[in-house]
Amino acid sequence: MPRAKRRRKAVSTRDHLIAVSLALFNERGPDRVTTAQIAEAAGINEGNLYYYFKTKQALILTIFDRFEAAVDDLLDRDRAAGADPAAYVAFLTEWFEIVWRYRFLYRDFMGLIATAPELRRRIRAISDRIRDPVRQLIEHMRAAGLMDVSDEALDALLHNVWIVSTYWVVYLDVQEGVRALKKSHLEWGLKQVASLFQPHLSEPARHWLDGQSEADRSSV
Amino acid sequence: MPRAKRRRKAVSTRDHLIAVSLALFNERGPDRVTTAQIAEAAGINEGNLYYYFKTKQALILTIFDRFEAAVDDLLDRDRAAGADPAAYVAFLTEWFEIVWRYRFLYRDFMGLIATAPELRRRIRAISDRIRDPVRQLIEHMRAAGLMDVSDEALDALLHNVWIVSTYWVVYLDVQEGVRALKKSHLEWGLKQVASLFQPHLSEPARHWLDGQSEADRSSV
DNA sequence: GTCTATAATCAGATAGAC
DNA sequence: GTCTATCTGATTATAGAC
Repeated sequence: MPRAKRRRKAVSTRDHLIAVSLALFNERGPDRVTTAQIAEAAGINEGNLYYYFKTKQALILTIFDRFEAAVDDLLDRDRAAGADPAAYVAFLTEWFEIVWRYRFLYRDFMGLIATAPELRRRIRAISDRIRDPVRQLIEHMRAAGLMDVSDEALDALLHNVWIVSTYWVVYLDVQEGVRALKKSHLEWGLKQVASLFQPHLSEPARHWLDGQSEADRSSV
Repeated sequence: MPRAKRRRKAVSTRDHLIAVSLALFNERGPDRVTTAQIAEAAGINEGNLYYYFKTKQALILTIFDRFEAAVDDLLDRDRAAGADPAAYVAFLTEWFEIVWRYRFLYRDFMGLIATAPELRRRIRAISDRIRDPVRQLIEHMRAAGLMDVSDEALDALLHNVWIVSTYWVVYLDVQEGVRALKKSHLEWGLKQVASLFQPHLSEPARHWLDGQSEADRSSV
């Protein structure tokens, strides 16, 4: 079946281009990666790249679609998981991994929306949808007597959770020159976010969280 | 005295170029601003721009020098002020204003160090120097019984203070589409950082801080 | 699907007259 | 100091053979 073979090859080259582009964009930013460099890294000819993506922007938008799909998937699974704090740690961990995998989107955001303005709307929609379960978790914990925060403090806390959980990745990348996300980095990020919650926790919740981090350490 | 006049004009054109470039860089990022656009916005010819700055990078580095000088000045004055909490609010306010004024440096950091690698070292040195007085303030407050944090929590707190106080500007710029820094934005950023401290404060310190923010409000 | 060759554009930078 | 004219190089994108 030559038809099936042809099609499989096509998908494969396309996916390979996406993977190679993503790696290069994360490394240097989309503006500092040329189509010639992408083609070379992918082992194909530059002209051939334009067979798969009519423009460079189409390639970037395709990568953004995948980012969006990864978030959709995460949120779908989270809706099933409910407000269990353990599930929330897993949720945040996966969010961190997604942000890291597509970190150029946050790091080079300004340049991206300059040529693709609709990205501003789309990335803000994603931000809002991620924020929701976090707010819900806090409200659940508060209702269960595990957390003590005023409405005002809750609002500030949510903003800070968002800033830290998004930009710690950029911070590692840009300020610390981290090139590969190791487990220790993820743990560091989670610890930073946990430390935002910690002073607001009641005694039982604090004990539970301490138990969690010890379990994490022993499972390394 | 034609000589003095000539010299005054030269400085003025140069300063004007710097001011115009900074505005454009903050608006769109240095990569998306051409030397032609800078010259046009400054009302001079493109060729003339190269009389003042041999390369575009020299222009960027000159702006960075000014950023560094502004931080030096802030730190010099802080050393005189000591560990008074009121002085610390003033310190942080001015730091926020500086970060806002040169926000493209943090927002487009990756692109900048790609063409000027020494900037990574220099911006990290600045970060470290800003971090010092913050740590000292917290340690003073702890010694005075105004704050209750373990060594471990203090470390995490310092990192979060750094992340929030650096990236709240990018957050406003990128996520909220804020184009001009108003007093309300500065207050918002300060409130976000204050909310990192708040849950660690002892009762007397909390009362003092509440008094401060009310004083701020009534002085608007 | 993949390649070669090339068009079209545009940015950064220089030379030299005024 | 400031301008006009121009060059060089890089980058996105297309046409068309294989």
